[in-house]
Amino acid sequence: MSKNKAKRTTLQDIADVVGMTKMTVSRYMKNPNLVKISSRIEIESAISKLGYIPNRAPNILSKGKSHAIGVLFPSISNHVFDEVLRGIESITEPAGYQIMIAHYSYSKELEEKRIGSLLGYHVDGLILSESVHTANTLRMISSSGVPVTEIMDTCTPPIQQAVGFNNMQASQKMTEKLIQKGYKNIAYIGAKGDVRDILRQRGYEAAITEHGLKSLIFRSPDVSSIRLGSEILDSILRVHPKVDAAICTNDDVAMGVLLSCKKKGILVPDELAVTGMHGHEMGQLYSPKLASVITPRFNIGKVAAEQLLSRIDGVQVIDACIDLGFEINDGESI
Amino acid sequence: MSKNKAKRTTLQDIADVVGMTKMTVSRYMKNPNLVKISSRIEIESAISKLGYIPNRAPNILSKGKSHAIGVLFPSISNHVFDEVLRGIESITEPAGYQIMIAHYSYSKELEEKRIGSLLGYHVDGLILSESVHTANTLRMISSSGVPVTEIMDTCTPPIQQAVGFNNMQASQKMTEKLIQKGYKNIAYIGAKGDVRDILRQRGYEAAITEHGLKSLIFRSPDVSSIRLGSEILDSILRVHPKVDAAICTNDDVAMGVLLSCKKKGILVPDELAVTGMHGHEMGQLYSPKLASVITPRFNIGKVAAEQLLSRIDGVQVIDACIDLGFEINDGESI
DNA sequence: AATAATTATGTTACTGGTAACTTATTAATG
DNA sequence: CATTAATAAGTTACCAGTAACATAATTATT
Repeated sequence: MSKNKAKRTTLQDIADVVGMTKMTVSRYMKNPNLVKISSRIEIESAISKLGYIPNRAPNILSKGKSHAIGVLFPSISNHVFDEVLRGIESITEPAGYQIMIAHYSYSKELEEKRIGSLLGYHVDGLILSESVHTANTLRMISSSGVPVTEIMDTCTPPIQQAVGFNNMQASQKMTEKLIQKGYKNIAYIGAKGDVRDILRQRGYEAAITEHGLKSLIFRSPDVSSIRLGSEILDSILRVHPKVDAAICTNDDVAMGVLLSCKKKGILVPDELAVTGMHGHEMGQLYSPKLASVITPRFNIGKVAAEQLLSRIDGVQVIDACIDLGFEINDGESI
Repeated sequence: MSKNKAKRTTLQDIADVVGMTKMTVSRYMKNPNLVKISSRIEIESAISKLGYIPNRAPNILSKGKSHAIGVLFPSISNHVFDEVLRGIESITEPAGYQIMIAHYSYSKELEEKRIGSLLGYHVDGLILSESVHTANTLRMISSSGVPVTEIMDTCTPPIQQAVGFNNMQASQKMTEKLIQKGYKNIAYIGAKGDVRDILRQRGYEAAITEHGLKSLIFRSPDVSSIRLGSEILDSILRVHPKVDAAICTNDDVAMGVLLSCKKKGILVPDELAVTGMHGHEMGQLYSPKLASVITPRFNIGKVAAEQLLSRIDGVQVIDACIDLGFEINDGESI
C-alpha cells in the first residue's frame, strides 16, 4: 500500500521494461511504423501494463509549442458564446488542438491576467472576445509573437485580425426599422459589459439623430441578465412614461423586458416594442417572438479558428477584418 | 524589420543584460527581497525593457506541478454550470490556480480524451461533472495520481470524492409533491444527457410506483434545450392526452413546455402542471413562476474546489461524499 | 559473396526555471 | 581587528521528450 508518490510513467520506464532506449519508444508513439513489428508488440504491451500518459511539458519547453489555443470569453454565462465555441471546436478538434477556455468577467485587468497565464503555458494562439485591451496586454501579445484573432466585432482596428460583424451598423439598422414603423420614443437599454454594447448604443444614436428624434439611453452598471431587463423597465417608465420602444443590448435584457411587460399587462408590440440581439432560442420561441439581430455566431468561431490555425502554420494575414454580416428578424415584438 | 522568429525573453536574457546569473533573476521573480536593492532596480528595468512572460513549462517538467486545475463540463451551454464555475473560481482564483475548462458534449469517450489531454499538461487536480466514466478514464486517473472531485450528484460511489446533492431524492420529492396536490397522470420528460437525468427518472418512478400510479416516461435522444421541451409536448399529448403534470429533467425543457402551453392555450397549472430543476433565472421570472428544485450550485463549485485544493496539498479525504442538499420551490406552475 | 540500399535503433544535446548546495561579500559582535 | 553571522550571488544538476546525427542490423542488387 505505497503512497501514491510513485511518479508518472515515462518513456524511459517503458524502454527499461522492453530493453530499448526511450528514443525507440518515442518513435513508436509518433509513428509505430518506424519500429520493428516485434518491438512494436513488446512496447505495446509494456504501455498497456504501465499505463503511459504522454507528457507535453518537454515539448512545450524545447519547441515552445503546446498545441493548445487559448480562448477568452467575457463570461461563460453569456449564451452568445456557446455557438461561437462550437464553431471554434469544429476546426480545432479535427486539427488536434486543445482548447483552453478562460473568462474575465468583462474586466480588462482580468483579461490581462488570463492572457499572461495562458501565454505562460505557451498557447500557440489566442482568440479574444474583446477589441479593447490594456497596454500591458498588447505588449505581452506583441512580445510573445503569438497569433491573435479578435472575434465578435469589426468596428475597431484589430491587433492582427478580427472576425465578426458590425455591431454599430446592426443596432443602427434595427433602430431605423423601428423609426420606419413609426415609433417615436425609442429607448436604448445597455448594461455593464464590453465595447460592443457601446458600439450598439452609437448605432442607435446615429439613427436617432439622423431622424431628428431624441435619444433616451438607460445604462445599468450591472452585467446583462434577464433580471436586469425585467427590473430596468420600471425605472424607464418612471422617467419616460411615453417610451414606445426598447432596443436592448442583447436578448437576455430583452427577455427580461418582455416578461416584465407581461406582468404589468403592457401589450407588446402595441404599447411597447422590444428588440434584442443575437437571436437566441428563448426569444425565438417566446410569444410574441422577439425581434432580434441574427448573428453568425457559429461561423464567427469557425472562421476565427481557421484563420488562427493557418496563421500558426505561418500563413500571413490576408483579410485583417472579416465581416460575416448579420440579419434582422422582425419577430412579433415590433 | 526582422521576422518574429525572435524567441521569447528568458531569465537568461535578462541576466545577460544586467550582468548577473539567471538564478539571481529567478530569485527576484519569486521574492524581490532576496536580491540587493541596487540589483533589484537593474533587473526591474531590464524586465520592463525586454518584456518577460514567465514560462511555466520548466517547472511543470521538473516538478510535475502546473498550478492548474482541469474542470470538465458536459456542455458550456448548460446554464447550470455558470454558477458552479463561479463557485470554483471563488476558491481557485485567490489560491493562484489557473482553471482549464474543457467540455465533452455528454460523451464518455470525449471526456476520456479531454482528461488525457489535461493530464498531458500536468493539471494538479480534476473536477468532473459526471459520475460514470470509461475504464480507461479510471485507469488514467489512478495511474496519474491526480486528485479528482466529482460534482453534482451524490448517488453513485465516487472515484475519490463527490460534492453535490441527491438527484434521485430531489426528483422523488418533487413527484410526491405533485401526487399530494392531486395530480394523477404525471409524465417524466428526459433528454440525452448524463446519469443524473436517469437518476431523476428513477426518483420519479419510485414515487409513482409507491403511490400506485402509472409511470409515463418520455425521453428524447437530443440534448436538452428549450426547443426540445417545446417540441416534445405535442407528442406527449398525442400519446397521453390525459397527462396533467410534466416533471422535466431541467429548467430548459420545462421552459419549452411552458412556452408551448402558452401557444396552445393550455392553462398552467390548471390543465397542466410543469416542474423543472435548478431554479434558473428564466423560470423564476416567468409567469407562472416555474416550480423547480433549487440546487446549491455556487456552493457545489466552492466546496469541490476547497476539497480539491486541500487534497492537492496532501490532506486526506475525510468525507468521500458531501451532500449539500436542495430545496423545492413551488412557484406557480403546480 | 560483395556492395549498396534500406530499415532499425542508439547517442547526444537541448529546452528554462529552480532546488540544493557552495562561495563571495558585507555587516555585526566581542 | 578578528571572528562570527547574515546577506547576496554563483554553480550544478535535473526534469522528459525529440531533432539531428551516427551506427548497427537487415535486405536487395549486381
